[in-house]
Amino acid sequence: MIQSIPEPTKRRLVQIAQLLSQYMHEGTVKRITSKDLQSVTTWSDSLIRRDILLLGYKGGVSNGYDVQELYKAICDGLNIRHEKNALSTCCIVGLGRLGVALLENSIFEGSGFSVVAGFDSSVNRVEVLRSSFPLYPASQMETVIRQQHITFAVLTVPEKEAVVMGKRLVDCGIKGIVNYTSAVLPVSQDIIVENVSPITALTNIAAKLAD
Amino acid sequence: MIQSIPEPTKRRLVQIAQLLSQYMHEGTVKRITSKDLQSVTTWSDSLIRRDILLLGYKGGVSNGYDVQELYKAICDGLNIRHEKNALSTCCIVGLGRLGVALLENSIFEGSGFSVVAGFDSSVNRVEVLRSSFPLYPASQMETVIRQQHITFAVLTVPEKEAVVMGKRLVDCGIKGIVNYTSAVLPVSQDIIVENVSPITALTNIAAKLAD
DNA sequence: CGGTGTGAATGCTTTCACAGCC
DNA sequence: GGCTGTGAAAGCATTCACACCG
Repeated sequence: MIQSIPEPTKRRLVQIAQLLSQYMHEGTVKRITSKDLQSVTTWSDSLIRRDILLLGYKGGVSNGYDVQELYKAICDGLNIRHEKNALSTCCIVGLGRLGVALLENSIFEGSGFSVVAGFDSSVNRVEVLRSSFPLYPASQMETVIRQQHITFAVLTVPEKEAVVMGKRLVDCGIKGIVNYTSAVLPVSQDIIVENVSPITALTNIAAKLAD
Repeated sequence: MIQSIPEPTKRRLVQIAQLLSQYMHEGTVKRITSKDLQSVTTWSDSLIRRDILLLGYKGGVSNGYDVQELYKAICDGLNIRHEKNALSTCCIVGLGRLGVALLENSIFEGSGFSVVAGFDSSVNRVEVLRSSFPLYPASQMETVIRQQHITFAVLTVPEKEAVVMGKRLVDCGIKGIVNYTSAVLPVSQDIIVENVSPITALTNIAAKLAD
């Protein structure tokens, strides 16, 4: 894909890649048509074909796409879900109940991401908790993130700390934040925030329903 | 708003409403201009003004909008964040570590949503856990959701159960699902799914970064 | 002035429709 | 016959630019 791919297309392709990876694990579905994808995703078949077109992939034949090939094409085209040797690194900030729920590294298995650090402002918590990657007190955030070149952060601190922590993360050079708090993080355009708090998500759904 | 508001506008307004509610709690910011909002959200001032225009609200004057009034206008226009007497009901499906992290009802305080039930396939878990609303074994999902007219569900089951549980929820009449699993839920167009698993979120960010 | 409200213009996305291929 | 790949049309969303208002 020489030309830059539009945002909406990217989001759909990410979703489709996830679906294909599901199929690859199950091993049942080997080929898939744009109509099949339509029935699972509700996006129109022509839209899906164009998304794939924008990727630059043209492997489709009259019985659809090869699941594995298409998956690879999407990952390459979007530059996501890298192999083990080039995993994108991320950290978890805030080790309350929510943050702790993400410590299990198996969640990220095969996702292209690898969690390499956790932070909490309570030194005590950091010492008590167990995980497969190191946990640090928040005071060491700057150092660790810089030294390990961590790119992404998952923000699971209490609401009140969210804005301040978000700022600190950006100052450390973090490029993207998955925001589990319902605080709105003020950041510049080059930092990407995905707001995934249950409240934001529910509110978006409610607003969409209210036609 | 007589005419239906476009999706992207809705999502921005939801975000802005969240921000305004933050300001209302802090009590510091009383008035706000479209430029101010631009600097926090990175959306252009003219876009924000148009979003507000589409709402049908015209309270702005030469020193901007009244925070409280604008907040109300957005909530009314989008039909969200209702008062205590008309809270939208939702349930949590899957009481593993992630689900349990959401049991604390204070999270939903003032959000317009109220969690009224939790479900898990393990009868034992349901009996052991404590929460401010009742927990049920998954076998009672259909009955409880129907009887209590629950509209939304937060899905926090293990990956493998996600698709099946999603289907069951839809069959129960659930209208929207906040999907914390990285499984892709196949649903019809009238059911709204927000995919907010850490992997989906991180992947979306990574794809966006890769220009 | 420093702001909003808004028509008109621009720029994106999506759908349509159909040629070409297996 | 069923499906992809793709121009061209249609439909949306965003920005521009400026009148108007406190």
